[in-house]
Amino acid sequence: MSNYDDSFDKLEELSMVDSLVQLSFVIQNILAKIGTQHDLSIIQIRLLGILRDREPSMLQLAKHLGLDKSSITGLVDRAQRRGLVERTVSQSDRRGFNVRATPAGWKIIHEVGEQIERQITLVTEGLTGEERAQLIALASKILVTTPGVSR
Amino acid sequence: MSNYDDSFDKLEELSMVDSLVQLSFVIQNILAKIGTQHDLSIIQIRLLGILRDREPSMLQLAKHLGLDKSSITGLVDRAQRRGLVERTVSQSDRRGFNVRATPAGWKIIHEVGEQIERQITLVTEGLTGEERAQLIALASKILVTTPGVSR
DNA sequence: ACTATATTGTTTGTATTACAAACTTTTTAG
DNA sequence: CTAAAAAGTTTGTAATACAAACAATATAGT
Repeated sequence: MSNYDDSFDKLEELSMVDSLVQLSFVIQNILAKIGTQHDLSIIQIRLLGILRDREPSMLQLAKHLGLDKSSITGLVDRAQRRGLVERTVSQSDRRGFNVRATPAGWKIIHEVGEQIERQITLVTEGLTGEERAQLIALASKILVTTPGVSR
Repeated sequence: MSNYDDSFDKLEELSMVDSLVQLSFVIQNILAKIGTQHDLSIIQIRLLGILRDREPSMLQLAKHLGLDKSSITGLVDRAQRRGLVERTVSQSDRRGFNVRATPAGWKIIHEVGEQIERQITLVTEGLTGEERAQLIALASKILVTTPGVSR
């Protein structure tokens, strides 16, 4: 009877599958909506999120994002065209680039981050402090025991 | 310091935002991977999921999925071309169709559903029965207080 | 040093997804 | 009975994603 659907009719007696799947859609929709406000897709948000504390090569980006390397070219191209990231030539390997956020990229990911923070907080507003702590603990427990998500 | 990234480095001290965002990516990756095995995208899984207990019109589908009606045409077209769904003319409104799963569609969504069930169960395997119940309760609490996700 | 192989990233071609605006057909309202 | 609304489709555009082929550089083996 599970739904694989973020429709919000009849929430009675959710199974583990339903509750997690629907919750994931709620979160993803938050990310998508905030992204839209900044003309960013979820994948672009993830790209910028990675670049907050790294300057990875194209290949490392591909691994981080779980995409083929050929997908990264266009992703970075578009972000670069918008002035959000830049390629810097690697001095150790003249084939490769490192990708890093520009100041404009930093600015936008900072804003997006704050909005995500606010929206997620809003969504969990109905929980008590204890419940929130429980949720973090449970999610973390799942995450640590979950083998690498991006392959 | 949150990541908006499903990379699995340093899980120490996750915030609410991080834990929920990363958890959502874990779930979405499960859906995507299982979909890939059946040559289905997440949106196609959702389409078939909806059709398990409904025969909506194109417009109702658009609302359920949170997409523009023009996006539904192609989505249904492709599923129909694969023999997974069919359009049935509405007798009440000669402009409209109802979309329903074919036996092949039922079969595939059933299989996909079982796999999703198994994978999600696997991911929550580290939790005790009580923790599982807690997680369902917490997710449900969030879901009921979250206003319509698909507009 | 030199050749063979591997690696990094781009290009090309294809398919899906998604939207917006314009359009067709049918329905409903006045 | 005509004007407006509604249901879907079409058209055009863009982003996303992959796979295979390719260019340039790096590395290994001899």
